Amino acid sequence: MATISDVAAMAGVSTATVSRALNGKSTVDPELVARVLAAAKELGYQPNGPARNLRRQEAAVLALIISDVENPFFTAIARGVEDVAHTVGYSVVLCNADENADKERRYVDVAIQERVAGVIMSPTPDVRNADLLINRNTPLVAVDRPLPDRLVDTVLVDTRLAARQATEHLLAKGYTRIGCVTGPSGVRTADDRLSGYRDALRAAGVRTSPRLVRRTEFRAAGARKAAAELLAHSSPDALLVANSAMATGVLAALGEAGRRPGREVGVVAFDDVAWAELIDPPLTVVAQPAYEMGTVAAQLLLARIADNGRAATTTTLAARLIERGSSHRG
Amino acid sequence: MATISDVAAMAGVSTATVSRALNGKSTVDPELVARVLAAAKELGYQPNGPARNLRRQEAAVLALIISDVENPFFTAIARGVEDVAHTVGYSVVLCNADENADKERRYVDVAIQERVAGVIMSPTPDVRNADLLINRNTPLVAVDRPLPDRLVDTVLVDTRLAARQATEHLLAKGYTRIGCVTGPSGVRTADDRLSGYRDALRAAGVRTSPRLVRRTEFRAAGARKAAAELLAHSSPDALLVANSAMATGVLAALGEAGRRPGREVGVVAFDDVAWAELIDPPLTVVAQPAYEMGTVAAQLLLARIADNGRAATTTTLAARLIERGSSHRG
DNA sequence: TGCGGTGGAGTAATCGTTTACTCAGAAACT
DNA sequence: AGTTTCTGAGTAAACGATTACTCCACCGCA
Repeated sequence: MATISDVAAMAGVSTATVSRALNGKSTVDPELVARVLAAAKELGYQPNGPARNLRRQEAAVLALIISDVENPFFTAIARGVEDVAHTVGYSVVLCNADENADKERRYVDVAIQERVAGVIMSPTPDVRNADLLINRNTPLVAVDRPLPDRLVDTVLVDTRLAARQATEHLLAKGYTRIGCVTGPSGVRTADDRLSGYRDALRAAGVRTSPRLVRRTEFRAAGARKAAAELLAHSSPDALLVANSAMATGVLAALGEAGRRPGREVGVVAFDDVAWAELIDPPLTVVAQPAYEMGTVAAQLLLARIADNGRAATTTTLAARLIERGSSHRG
Repeated sequence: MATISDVAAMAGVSTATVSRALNGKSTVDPELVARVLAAAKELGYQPNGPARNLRRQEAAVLALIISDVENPFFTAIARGVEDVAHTVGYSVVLCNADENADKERRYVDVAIQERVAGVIMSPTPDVRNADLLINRNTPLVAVDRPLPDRLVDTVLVDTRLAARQATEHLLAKGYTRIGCVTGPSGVRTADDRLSGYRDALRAAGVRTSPRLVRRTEFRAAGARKAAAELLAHSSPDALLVANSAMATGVLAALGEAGRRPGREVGVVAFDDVAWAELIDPPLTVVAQPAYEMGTVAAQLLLARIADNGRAATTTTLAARLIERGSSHRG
């Protein structure tokens, strides 16, 4: 593979001049620039990234470590990050931690070893992984979930309030025995959604009961089983569901139990998905501004890369309830 | 950040010994190994990836360039690739080319510059990007779509046959004016699905008509418009839809036109998705073995990294028709 | 005791860039 | 003209690992 020396030899200049011509850092005789460019093209020269990064002590690459590539919420974040990063010449590598602290650890190690310019992550409950980055002063932004007691730029959705509003909406529509299917304990979004749900019930003077709450991983299978149990033993008349994958499980369980969403059991789920309007009745959802979370996170990260001394900020975005048929008795 | 020299100094040995102790390439006195390990841990030493890659002339990283992160088909492939790569110590970086030759080009450049060990890609119609890799002998596997006239390992689904069988299924169920909504011309999977559709009609002696075919990007919006037009002007009694994003658009158009899937307009779509069973009637789909495509592609790539001289192979996997209510008149 | 062989550790070259430093020549002064 | 300033290009020293090569000490054998 052609190196900078090959280009220099072909253009009849020094490697320093090639480097300067290609990077435009300092002025070079236009005549020489032309010769260098011609030689580089002729040889199909591509700079050696590792060598460049070794010398520069930084790569124009951001790492984005997300919890689940198969969750549309996180892929939308990824798009937001990419779109911003690309406009300023950074590449984004997407790493799928799969809600698994070991995989997350592995990707954090890769990010450190490859000396990426910065990291955006939706952290697992195991804070030690993020601490690895924090201790090295690697620019870091937490997205979707905060890092407790760590001074780190953070982009969140006010998911507790959103859960409260969703629950209040169900109460307003006349549902009284409202259940909640949320994610694992320790995952902040799961905890917050449960808190918001309880906030609404308490404010309305409705007794909350642990028998109406189920916690499981953020996937369809667990949610299906959880919903089936709730339906069998606790006769809820509505369910608040913490994400879209879980929603498919819950809806499947309703179908099996022969219970119609909306009319018989109200359903509100987090995350607006393409199919929400296709089912009958259409699914009422809490739409999170995922793409925007990605763009904001990327901007924060770029700002921190430019100035690691700036104070850490927390940006909280609002979610939006989209009322559809699954939460109406009519 | 701690370097290998720091570790060497603390352990009282040379950098060579540290390297050997850490990589286990050659035998080192267990006593020294212990000292080195202790020092490395104490200093939180993480090897400098760029320096290592520069010297080794290769990184233990695979690049996976996919057409659309928001398409579950591709994220399932990504999981397959990751699962295989991780078992042998490779990391996978996921790049979203977004069906866009420019973005693809950009990621190909990054892959070349970072000297990744190999690349798996679902190529856009612009073959020049893949040629960049081929010309440099970068190990490469094409997935989902072939690279015409290039000797490259390839993993495909027999999508033409699958489209034919799906169409035959619709014919067998008594639908006669079958339309097709497929992807852009030049994208092989889109072309093949159209060909399979025509194969089935011809074999059944049904006249094919361009008025029953629409081509658009592989997304919901275009498909929705296309389906609306077909319904308004060509009165199809069934539709074959080339992927799941398009299926949401088609189903929305059917809803707007007040036409019920199955009973009035039969629908078969490519890709089995979680919500296929939730809609009414449930969606008949062509399930592609996406995860398996990913595992096979990763295995081929690893084999080629180990021996770049091996002959190129093409693996074709079968898709499976899953009959549900949307293709039954009853 | 002397000698070849061997295992294990250190020395230093190397990978391909970027960039601090140097230097020659031209331009702009006095 | 002589001196200073400036511009632009070349020289060579990093960056931090891996590894070919060297060397020392020790072992076994005659």
